[in-house]
Amino acid sequence: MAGRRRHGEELERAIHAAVLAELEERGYAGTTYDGVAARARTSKPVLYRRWPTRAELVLSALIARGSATLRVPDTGSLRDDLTGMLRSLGRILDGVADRPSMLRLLAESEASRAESLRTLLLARGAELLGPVLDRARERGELGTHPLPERALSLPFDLVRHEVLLVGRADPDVDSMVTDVVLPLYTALSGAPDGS
Amino acid sequence: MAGRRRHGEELERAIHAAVLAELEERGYAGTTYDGVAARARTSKPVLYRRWPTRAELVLSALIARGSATLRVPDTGSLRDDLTGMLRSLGRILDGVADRPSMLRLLAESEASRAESLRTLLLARGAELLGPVLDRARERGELGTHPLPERALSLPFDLVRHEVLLVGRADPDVDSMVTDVVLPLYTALSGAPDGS
DNA sequence: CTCGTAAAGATACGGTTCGTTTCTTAGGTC
DNA sequence: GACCTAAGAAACGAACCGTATCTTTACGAG
Repeated sequence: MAGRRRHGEELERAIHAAVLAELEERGYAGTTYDGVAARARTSKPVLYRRWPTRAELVLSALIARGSATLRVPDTGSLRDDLTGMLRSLGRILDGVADRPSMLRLLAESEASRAESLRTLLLARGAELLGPVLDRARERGELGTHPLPERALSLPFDLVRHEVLLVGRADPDVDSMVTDVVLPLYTALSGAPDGS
Repeated sequence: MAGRRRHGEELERAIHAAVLAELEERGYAGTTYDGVAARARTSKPVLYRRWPTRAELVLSALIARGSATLRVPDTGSLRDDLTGMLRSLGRILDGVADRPSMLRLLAESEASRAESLRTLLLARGAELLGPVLDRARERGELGTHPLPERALSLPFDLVRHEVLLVGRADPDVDSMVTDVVLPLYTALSGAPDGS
């Protein structure tokens, strides 16, 4: 019936847009091949040729949309920098998709997609911590001992845990920073100020 | 055809057993009302009358089985006590069900079932930490300052994050204890030994 | 023991989603 | 202009869903 027929980039962009729209409206559970095909005005075989499972289809669309970048503030205080970063992460995690969708996507994603998922969950946030800590050291807020990997990823792990597992869309970042991260970093780095 | 007809307790035990068996064999995604009804030798209406959703049905069976109790060791060393508890938690989390099933159950569970889920995920593990810390204080491994709630739940949160979100069935408990929990507890409690 | 009733259990239904197959036809390539 | 890959349409059998209908069993009140 309809005349022209889309290919390559153009087609995939339309499909991705349809997936995101369905995801928004119906959630992961309600996002079906039939529904996506209809909305993108294409057909199921076109989808199946590219993405063998719903998880891959949805993941592909989410990745294509591009992950938001973590805000790395420079407030002049380690506490405020950390608080800012973690709040930013919380908003990002909450913004990718609703929690049930995220959990189910995680449940159905193959291990081979680990890297894509890590991108999605901002697991690399810890890498952005370096400059923040360097500035804190220059200000004398921290000592000079290097922090172990586990300590660096800790604040981000806590936010992920709180948003995705506990289900708190607005995690209590203050208690994380005050009760855990700051005391730990101070102790581990060989704090200049004992108290 | 068959003569006798089960009721109440007896019937529900049979259903729960069937759910657990299906869950074991096919995972959450493959556990259907049809399948459970067939295996329990009953019918779908019997299931739907009791549990309106798959999540409630499965959760009910898991809760009924009873959650394993966390091992609280007394080794004479805070490090070893913590390590033992966390390894125990890791095994329990890994043993409730496979990761995809756990995540999907979480995804589909209503907020109203939060308490049951907390039981399932051993969120109350932090409460068992009290005696362990008391003993450590008596031995002089920790100072006398009380630890904030966030710090108490921290080790358990880390294990849950690692097992369920990162997907490591055997989490790296050593680095958690060495790089995070011990230094933090020492610092927060007003460590008697500075180093 | 009798009878009323609540629940078990069997069956069948219409509907949706799944994943695949078949076939036609448009569009990019040489 | 001919070729060939892939888009798109349509239809399929199967599985699962959630519900409705109807019969039959077990329990309990009297």
